[in-house]
Amino acid sequence: MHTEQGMERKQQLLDAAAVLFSSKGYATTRIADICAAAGVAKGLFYWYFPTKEGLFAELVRTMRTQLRRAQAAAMDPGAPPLTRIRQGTEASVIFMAEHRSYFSFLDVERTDEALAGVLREGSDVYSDDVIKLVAEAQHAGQLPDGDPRMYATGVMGSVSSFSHALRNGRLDVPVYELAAFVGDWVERALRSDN
Amino acid sequence: MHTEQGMERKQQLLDAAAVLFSSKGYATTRIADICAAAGVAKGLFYWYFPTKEGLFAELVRTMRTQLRRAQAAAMDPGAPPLTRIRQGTEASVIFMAEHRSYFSFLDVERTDEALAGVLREGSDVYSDDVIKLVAEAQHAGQLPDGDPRMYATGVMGSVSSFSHALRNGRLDVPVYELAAFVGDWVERALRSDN
Amino acid sequence: MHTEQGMERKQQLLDAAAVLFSSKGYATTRIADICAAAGVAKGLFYWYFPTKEGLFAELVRTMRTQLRRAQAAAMDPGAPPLTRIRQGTEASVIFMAEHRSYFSFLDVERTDEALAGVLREGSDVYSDDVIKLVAEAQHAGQLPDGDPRMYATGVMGSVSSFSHALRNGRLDVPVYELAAFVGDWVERALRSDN
Amino acid sequence: MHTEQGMERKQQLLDAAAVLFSSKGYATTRIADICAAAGVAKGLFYWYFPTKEGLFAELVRTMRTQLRRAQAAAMDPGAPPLTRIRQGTEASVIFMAEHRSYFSFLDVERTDEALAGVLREGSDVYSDDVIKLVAEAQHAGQLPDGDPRMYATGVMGSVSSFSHALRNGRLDVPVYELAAFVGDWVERALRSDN
DNA sequence: AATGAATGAGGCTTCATTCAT
DNA sequence: AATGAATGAAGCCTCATTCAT
Repeated sequence: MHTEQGMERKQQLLDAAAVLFSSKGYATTRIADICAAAGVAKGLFYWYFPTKEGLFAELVRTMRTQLRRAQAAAMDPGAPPLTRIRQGTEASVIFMAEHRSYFSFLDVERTDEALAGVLREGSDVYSDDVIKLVAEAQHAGQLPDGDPRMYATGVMGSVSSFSHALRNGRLDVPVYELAAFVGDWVERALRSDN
Repeated sequence: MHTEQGMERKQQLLDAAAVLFSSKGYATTRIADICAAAGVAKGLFYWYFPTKEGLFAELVRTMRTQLRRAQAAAMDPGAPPLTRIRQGTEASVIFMAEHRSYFSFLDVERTDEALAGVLREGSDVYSDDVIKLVAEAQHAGQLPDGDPRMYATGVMGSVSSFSHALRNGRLDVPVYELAAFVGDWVERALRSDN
Repeated sequence: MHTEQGMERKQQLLDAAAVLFSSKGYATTRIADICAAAGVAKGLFYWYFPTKEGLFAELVRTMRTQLRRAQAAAMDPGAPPLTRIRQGTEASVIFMAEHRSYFSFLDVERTDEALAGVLREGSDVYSDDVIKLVAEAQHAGQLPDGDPRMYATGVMGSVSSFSHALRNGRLDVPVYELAAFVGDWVERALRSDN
Repeated sequence: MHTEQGMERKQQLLDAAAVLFSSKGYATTRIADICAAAGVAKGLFYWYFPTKEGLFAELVRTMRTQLRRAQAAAMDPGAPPLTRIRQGTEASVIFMAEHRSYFSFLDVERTDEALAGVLREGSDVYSDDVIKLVAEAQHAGQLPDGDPRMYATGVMGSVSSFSHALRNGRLDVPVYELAAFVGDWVERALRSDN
């Protein structure tokens, strides 16, 4: 649909938007800001995106896809459930750290239903995975019984909380160290032997 | 400053705003909406609040104060650090559940610096407490060494993640059960003996 | 819905819009122009009208209603069909002359379907009347046979053509004289006896 | 100035514009629409026309010229004035029917002065002819006295009203039949013998 | 205290036009 | 001749805030 050069321009806009959204929020960020940051005229925005909301949706979808890919790549299909959870957790922390600006508004924006829809729209894919893994682990006796969704909530919440803190500068650790810490944290919280 | 009746009116507005902010977000909620929901004319808003931002600040401050109070009340001064963390954690979950609409936008809004400031402005009080407790616990050998802020992040993140999930309807548990679960979760995650 | 004063303001806006639409056209007239002409701030427009299109629709509907009323008042229920046609014709010319600015854009604007719809939406009421009268007259042998819609088109076209010419300043006659002329013109064009 | 192929391209654009103008109006039709309809890229428009207004003017002028030619060809120089009026009338109806899309916006657009100017700019040539013919007829005693411009207005208004109705689909007659009807209609309306 | 009308800055979006290729 | 990307002025509309009553 767009030439190679065009894709670059588009990416410039996406990047600029991500940075601005994450620092000022979706509502507060003006299209004029995005264009200025990308160094193009205001009108060009609409050559690449149908609306402000359209850009937002694309941003969210793209990152969600890439995150899922990173998670999948990290999870060893042959490994036991707890291990896989840990692998996914660490991969998530790392990926989110590497794309800070893109994630700092994902779990954040709460506005009109349209945006909320986009945010929701695929958010349970990974969630379902984790729930399944938890159930497996319970089956294998590695986890105490109980609603798997509770454990899954804990796992995913840990990822986003630590990532959030990292982005906010409240934590000051090398990424890989943080990932390991979160992995440990989750593993301990899950483990039943105590 | 305001008569008794006036305080009621004001509270109506605060409540309405909380509900709307939490469902549509600060930016998307119009003052007209708030007034309509509270059943008063638009002009009256400014009799009670200096500005939209002013209302927001008041909302945040009030709830923060009350939350802190609930936490303090729950934490037994004589108890060992891990116990106190658990007490604070459970109290937080319960309080947030009882004031869902007030909290669903607290950890959420990211907009112009003014709002961000309000959100930040006292957020580390509890955070500092937790950090201190963690340090104590480490001192007492109940926790492995390491940056106390990391553990504190885990604790507070758990509270907000589970609360968030509860508000979103992704969890369907009685509040007290959830609180206990989060207490357990955090305790396991913290405990070093393994 | 609006106080008496409010109705006045609204009327000011309607009047201003009519004048501007008729001189510059709907598309070229800016809401800012209308407000300036009415002496109010731009924002107030939306207190009285939902959109620019809404104002247009109201304008059209109001005038159409009044025109129909004027026509009905002029047509003697007991008179023979040709006479009634003549009466309606003259009344129309007079009414349109007295509300020049309102009618100069009625038969004129051709834009997006929304507007076109409003313009169409009741335009056949009078048209149907005329068709019926023509048929009656044919029945009474006062008119040659043939599709009544053709004659009706001639009648209504005459009204609007002469009115149009008057508005454009291409004609320079007292209104009542013009009305009589159009009445004669239509009567001759209809009469079969020759 | 343009190669043969170029003239074709240009004509494609003119045709497309005529159709669009007549269905959506000048203001609502975007240059992008015209180019899309003509199957060329947007940028090419400006190779053939200086501006949107320029295209409009060309459209109007071309058609006006051709219409005048058709009228002239139909009017027998030796015939009496009333006959010539009738001939011109019928020729006009036919020509306009054959170029519907080109005429449906001629008597219609009311926008900024520039366009209005183009529309006016030669519109009185035929008008003057008719006025002259009317005067002649009056002189010959075939018409009652009175301002010739009034009769001329009736004549020309009839042409455009019936043509308009035909274009709008409100009439459903073969073109030649309609032309004859309009000829009769005008002749009756003009004739004084009654 | 309370109302609802009034204001005006500013945002999103459209679109004629220009430009580099 | 032709393309499609790029520009920027300008329009419609929203909404926080103020004002007269």
